[in-house]
Amino acid sequence: MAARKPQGDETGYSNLGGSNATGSRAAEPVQTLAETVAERVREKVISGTLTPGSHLSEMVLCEELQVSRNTLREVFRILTKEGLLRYEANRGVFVSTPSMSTIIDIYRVRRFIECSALAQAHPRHPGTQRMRLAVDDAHRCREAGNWLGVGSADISFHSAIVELADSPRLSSFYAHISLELRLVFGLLQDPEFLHGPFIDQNGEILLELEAGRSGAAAEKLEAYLLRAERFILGAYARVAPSA
Amino acid sequence: MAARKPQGDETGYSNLGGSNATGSRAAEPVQTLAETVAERVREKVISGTLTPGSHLSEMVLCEELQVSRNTLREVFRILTKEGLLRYEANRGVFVSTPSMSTIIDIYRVRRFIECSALAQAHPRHPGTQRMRLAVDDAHRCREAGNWLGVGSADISFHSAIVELADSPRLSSFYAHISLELRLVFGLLQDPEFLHGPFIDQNGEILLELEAGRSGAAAEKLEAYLLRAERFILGAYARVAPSA
DNA sequence: TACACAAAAATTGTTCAACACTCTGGACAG
DNA sequence: CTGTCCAGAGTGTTGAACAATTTTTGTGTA
Repeated sequence: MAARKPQGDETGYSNLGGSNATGSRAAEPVQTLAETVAERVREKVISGTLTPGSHLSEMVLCEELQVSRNTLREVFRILTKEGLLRYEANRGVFVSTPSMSTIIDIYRVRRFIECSALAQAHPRHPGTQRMRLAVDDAHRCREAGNWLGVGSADISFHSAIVELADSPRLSSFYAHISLELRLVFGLLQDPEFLHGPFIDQNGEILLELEAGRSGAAAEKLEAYLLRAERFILGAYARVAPSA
Repeated sequence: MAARKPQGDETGYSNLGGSNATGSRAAEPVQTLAETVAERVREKVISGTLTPGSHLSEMVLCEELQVSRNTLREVFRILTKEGLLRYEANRGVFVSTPSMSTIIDIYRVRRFIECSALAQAHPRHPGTQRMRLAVDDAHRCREAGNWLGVGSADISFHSAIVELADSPRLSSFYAHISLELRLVFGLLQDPEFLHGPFIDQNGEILLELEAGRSGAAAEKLEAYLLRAERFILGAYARVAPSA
């Protein structure tokens, strides 16, 4: 019974674990059931369907996702390592709730990594094209009023910045950070208010880089990130004044 | 039957997953069986008992470690995320084999992170004390001919550098990188030859920092890392000329 | 009513046995 | 020599079971 799922959608999420060392055979698109389900739960978490802090009962989710308890625990393991879920011994898993210090740390890491990557970047690096794509995409989404799309484009712009450093491990780490940031965004309402003011600044940064002034670009990026941090912290304080 | 193990040794390894967000109750030292076993397997891997590239059969390891298959799979999941093991769909897990590009990427990340952290460090930061401790420890171990201890002290010195940045996420990421580096060290023989030349350079870097010249310290660190990379790559080429 | 303590229920941690699916290697026909 | 088929081995997933722990409930006492 319970035949294997037809293995529908692929993740599009690069295999985080790093160290794809041998490289002998191409990374196969074969996905295990646990990974597929993890993808679904991840969506639920960052979309806000599963609210931060709430308890995830094993039995309930088994029923809901139509998988066995063992498989579900593998899913929990995956998402816990990604920082989206949190274990408490003998009490189960909870959706992790970003705190102020989480946000502060995320932006500290972002300034640390993105600014250095940008400062030492070569203007003709392929990552630049990906930055250009992201900026254009963001503008298109803004025209269409698709603010979730704007958010995705923003994240992909900054991921492209990190890729300027040409380090798979750094990029994979930054993917983690982005994921946590998405959790924060999910906690905050009003994506237009969140992402709207920052689209044009991305464009300016890119212009500086394309003109070969990577130093100036890095400075603008740092200012951008400091402003964004204050912005997010303010919005957070309004939503969860206690924490 | 199969009574629960008395849960003997604790890891001492900080909980990597990041995002210990709520912080409501103190992080309990309670360790799940899987984590305990993971610790043991991790030791086997970085000590070289399990040689890189070798296949880990589930049944064999179940027998050897006296745990069930499900628990062992959780262990595999943990160590895969850490980069020590590698999955191949329907073929099982293998000890991941660091390649040249792995080493290059590790050192790229190290230069990227450590140098920035050091450059913007405050000399009175508590991390400085931990650096001092590590340097002294390394000297003690060298006197005693304990070269494995020297290696540990070296890693702890550089971890302390990263902690200067005051970012839990960055430190946890660096712990991953260190782990992979240990794997490389395990592949290479002759730890005296590996670590011996670098003890004094750590001391010099620390001296610069303590004197308030963090810029000079960062420069020395970068030179150190470039030299170490060439050194490691050379040793690697001698051990595995094919890859 | 308020509080401490013990029994019961619910939930998680771990194991086991079974079966489906995939990969590998060899036998065999052409 | 090449391609196909088949059995064996190993992984992927499931459902049920029991142990350990937490949470809830119930009870008696001041």
